Amino acid sequence: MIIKIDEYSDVPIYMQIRNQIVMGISSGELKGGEQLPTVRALALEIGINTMTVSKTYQLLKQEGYIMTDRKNGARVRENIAQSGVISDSNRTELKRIVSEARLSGVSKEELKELIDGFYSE
Amino acid sequence: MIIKIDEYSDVPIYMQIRNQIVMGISSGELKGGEQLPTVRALALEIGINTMTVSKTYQLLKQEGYIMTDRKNGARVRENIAQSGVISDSNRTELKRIVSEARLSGVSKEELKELIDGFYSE
Amino acid sequence: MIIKIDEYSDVPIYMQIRNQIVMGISSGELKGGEQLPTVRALALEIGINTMTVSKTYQLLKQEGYIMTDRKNGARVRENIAQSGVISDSNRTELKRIVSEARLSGVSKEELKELIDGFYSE
Amino acid sequence: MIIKIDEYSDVPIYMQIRNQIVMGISSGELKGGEQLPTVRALALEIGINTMTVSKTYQLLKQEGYIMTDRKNGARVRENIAQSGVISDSNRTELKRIVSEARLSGVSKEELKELIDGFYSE
DNA sequence: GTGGTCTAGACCACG
DNA sequence: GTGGTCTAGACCACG
Repeated sequence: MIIKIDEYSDVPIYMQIRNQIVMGISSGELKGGEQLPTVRALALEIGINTMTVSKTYQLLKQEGYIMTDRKNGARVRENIAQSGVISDSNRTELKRIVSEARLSGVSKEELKELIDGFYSE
Repeated sequence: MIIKIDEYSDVPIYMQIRNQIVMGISSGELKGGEQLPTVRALALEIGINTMTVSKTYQLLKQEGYIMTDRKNGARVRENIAQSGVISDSNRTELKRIVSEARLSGVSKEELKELIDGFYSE
Repeated sequence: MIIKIDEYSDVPIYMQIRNQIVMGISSGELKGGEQLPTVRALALEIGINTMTVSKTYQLLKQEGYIMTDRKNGARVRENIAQSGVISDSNRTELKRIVSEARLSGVSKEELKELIDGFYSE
Repeated sequence: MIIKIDEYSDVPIYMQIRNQIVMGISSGELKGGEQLPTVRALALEIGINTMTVSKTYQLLKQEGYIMTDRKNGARVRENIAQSGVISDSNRTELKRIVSEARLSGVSKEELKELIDGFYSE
């Protein structure tokens, strides 16, 4: 899986990596149990500091998406806990996006098609 | 329209205000041409620095949502330009939200119902 | 409130600080709304790096014990969420401690007196 | 006695095994003089490295919980030395747990009942 | 070899 | 002035 950093983005690097890994897990590109690159390898690949990647892995671990151990490095968790609900912050954020899309003249149907597209990725 | 600040949020205050105003315009709570409170009035009401509100208004103006003049203060624009498309950053953000929702066990249908709900507000 | 670091402890510095602040909140030495030292001030006082203190504050924030904002620095939260139950890891840890105490010949009553003592601090 | 490793835990594997054996001795599940599995057998059973089990046994021996000899392997000690007091680190750790439990809204009585439960296991 | 911690120093956005 | 992020480099325990 290829991680791409937008250096001009306001989103911190560790969060950009986090988001891309979460999307990779969601799409199935990263399977349960699959090995992630080591902290050092990913840092080298992206051209950033190991601390930054380490921060990403700790966040993903705390969120329950991955597990880390010193022998095997980081791996995608087999059974990710499912709350069954969208988080409050994501709900608020979704509402903001919908509002902006509506003001831009994007129809409800177009948004739903977008979501269908994301689900079939 | 009542602006509520979440002091525990990581979203900067000026952005929280901006988002709520945009959502207010989208929902129709704020009509085209409608007067917004003055910078000072809003700052006083929320209990924050005038600089912060000022930053919000400048952003909204630059985004084309409001217009300001010295005589009338800030007003919601009558004809907000419609690009017809969702912005790149919102698209990426939407994809992230959908990914996280899916991993949480939220179905496509539930997400779409959420969107319907936001559209009818 | 005075933070003391045991440099020979296996407990990481950021966690030692975290633990002492949590104990300070629990005992009432740190009141809700009370200002914590700035990251820089605390780092200087203890003689450690600002990053380490920053890590502590971010952890405490994520756990819901404190809140941070750029204007006011870090403050103890007024309403700390109460789950009403002891966490799984604390439960396991408590069981381990009880087991070791029992093997050391410490009676049930002595342990309970210890707890009474901690509660009245 | 069955040893269960939590691969998601931050507690090192050798320490998880150590803790479970200590708890087994405390509860009486492991009697004085009882034979422990060989390093190899336990490593195989749990599916970990023999080095890790070996580290556990060395720690337990050093702590005075078990004794090892070449002929009989590892056995639970008949007379475990009783200091009569809780160790400093366990005292500190107990205080931390009590603090967190209190902040979570757990009453003194509930904690004591937990301890009673651990003592009667 | 792996992730985890820490330092010394820097720059940034927010307010 | 504040916390948040990031770098370059180091050392450590675990396995």
